[in-house]
Amino acid sequence: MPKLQQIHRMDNIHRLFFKAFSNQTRLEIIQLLKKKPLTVTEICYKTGFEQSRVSHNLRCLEHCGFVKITQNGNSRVYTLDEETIVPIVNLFEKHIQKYKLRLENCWVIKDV
Amino acid sequence: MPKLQQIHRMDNIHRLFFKAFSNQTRLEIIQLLKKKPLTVTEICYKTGFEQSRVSHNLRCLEHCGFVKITQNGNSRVYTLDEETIVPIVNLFEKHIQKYKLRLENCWVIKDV
DNA sequence: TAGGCATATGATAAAATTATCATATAGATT
DNA sequence: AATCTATATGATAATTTTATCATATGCCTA
Repeated sequence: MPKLQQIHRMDNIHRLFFKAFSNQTRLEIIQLLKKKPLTVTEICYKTGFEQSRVSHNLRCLEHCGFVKITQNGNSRVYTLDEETIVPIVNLFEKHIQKYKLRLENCWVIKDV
Repeated sequence: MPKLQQIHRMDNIHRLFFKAFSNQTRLEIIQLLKKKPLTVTEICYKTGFEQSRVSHNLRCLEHCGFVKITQNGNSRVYTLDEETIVPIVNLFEKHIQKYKLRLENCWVIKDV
């Protein structure tokens, strides 16, 4: 018998995809890749983040389908899947403009 | 070298809004409120979550502008801001359908 | 095939998030 | 006012997430 799973239109999987966006490292990487594809080394240089930190987080982004990898010599070029990411981010824009100030009182914030 | 801070169209504020979605308690509450407005007690009953857990998380959702409160007697009715939330979630749908399986190999997942 | 880059991976320490417990506040009812 | 019900809040424990360190793997060129 297969594991019964309730069908929610919006289930836990959603949470995991949102989580991919909710972390500073990954979000900065996404920002950079919005401009153009980059190798791991380039991302490290531009962000100042350590290499393994970048690699670990890229792996997550790849599993989530947010980035695609192509090999180029001995380096790997990461490309953003713009088709899905950009619209999601843009949708947030509108909401954010409106509520950004109230966010200051939200307990999930520690650093703004 | 001075730490130059670039102006990004997509900054840390985004991360915080995404974070509001990336937690199970809040996501379940959002799911419920998609159907109809509810009081804290009703949310507790339907989810099985403890009252203070629900209240704390509702506060976060309120600061983020995801829900609105109206007083009714001595209880408070929480209503989802459908105009912003529903489109965001729907946008995720499409992406999720496509990549859900790959997510199983992602290290941010502990529970699926 | 040896050595040098580039990237990936695993284990664990460090940090951040979340739930819980105890208690406080607010409105309603007697 | 006393008390009941509903909700909120603060402090802290528990859990989860994240970064770091050490090391491994893979591709290239001499």
